[in-house]
Amino acid sequence: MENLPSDRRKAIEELERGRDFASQLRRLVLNPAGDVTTPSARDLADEVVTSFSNTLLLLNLPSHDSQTQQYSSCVLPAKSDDSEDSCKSTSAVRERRGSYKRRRTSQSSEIDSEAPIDDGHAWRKYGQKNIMNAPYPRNYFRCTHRYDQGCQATKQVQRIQEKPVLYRTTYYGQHTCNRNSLNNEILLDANSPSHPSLFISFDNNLPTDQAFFSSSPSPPMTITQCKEEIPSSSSGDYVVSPESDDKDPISDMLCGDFVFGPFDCFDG
DNA sequence: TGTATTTGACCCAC
DNA sequence: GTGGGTCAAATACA
Repeated sequence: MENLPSDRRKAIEELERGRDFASQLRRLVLNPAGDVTTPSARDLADEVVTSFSNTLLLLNLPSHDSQTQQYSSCVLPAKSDDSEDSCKSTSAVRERRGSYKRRRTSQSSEIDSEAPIDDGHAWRKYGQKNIMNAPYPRNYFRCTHRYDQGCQATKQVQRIQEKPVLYRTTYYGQHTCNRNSLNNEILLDANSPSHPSLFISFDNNLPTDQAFFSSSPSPPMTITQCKEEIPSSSSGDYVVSPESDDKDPISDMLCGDFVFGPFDCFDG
């Protein structure tokens, strides 16, 4: 590391700092009733974001997080769909097509970005709906491992704005699937055809020198406030655009989970 | 041929 | 009754 350019060395130091805060945050999540002297999750999250911002600045990447990227996540007690599942499982209703309970409150996280997010998880699209007063259809994705591993994570992706192009990704549920090699990684990956990925690993087992990421810019992202209650209708939230683009790039985006979300970030 | 996507139908919360 | 979330048959693709 001694031979590294000073900016890169500082960037690595910044990443180390961020990793430490992320580790603290992880411990806090796993053991909320732990040491009372531990900083709050909010403080730790702020530190992690700050670390990312500083790192990006050091690397001359466009700094988008301090202004256009907000972060929050919530790990609310998920509305127990289990009870619903158990109800379904004991009812013939479960066998009927389209039988479900509408989601009202749940663990969720919204991310706005200029490109569909590639987050490292494998998703399968299972539906698309035109939403009232929304100019673009909403796309529904579930984890590929829903059936083989019972992973209940889902996400919805909707283009919400034309200029600048903006996509809103809403995650529901926790990943319970095993992603193997990706388990200990935090991906800040905003893969898209126009935006190569930015990848940062926080694997504690990785030597610091192996921490890496591409120098390509990632699209600005806004990780918005997670809601305790997801409104059943978000109509009116959308900017109506006269232009309708039939070719939906969301269809090209199949992977991803953004590990800022409350899912699967810290071996849950 | 196996897997992923599309899309209309179904069901239920509101 | 309506709108949103999910299912599953049909279709596309590698």
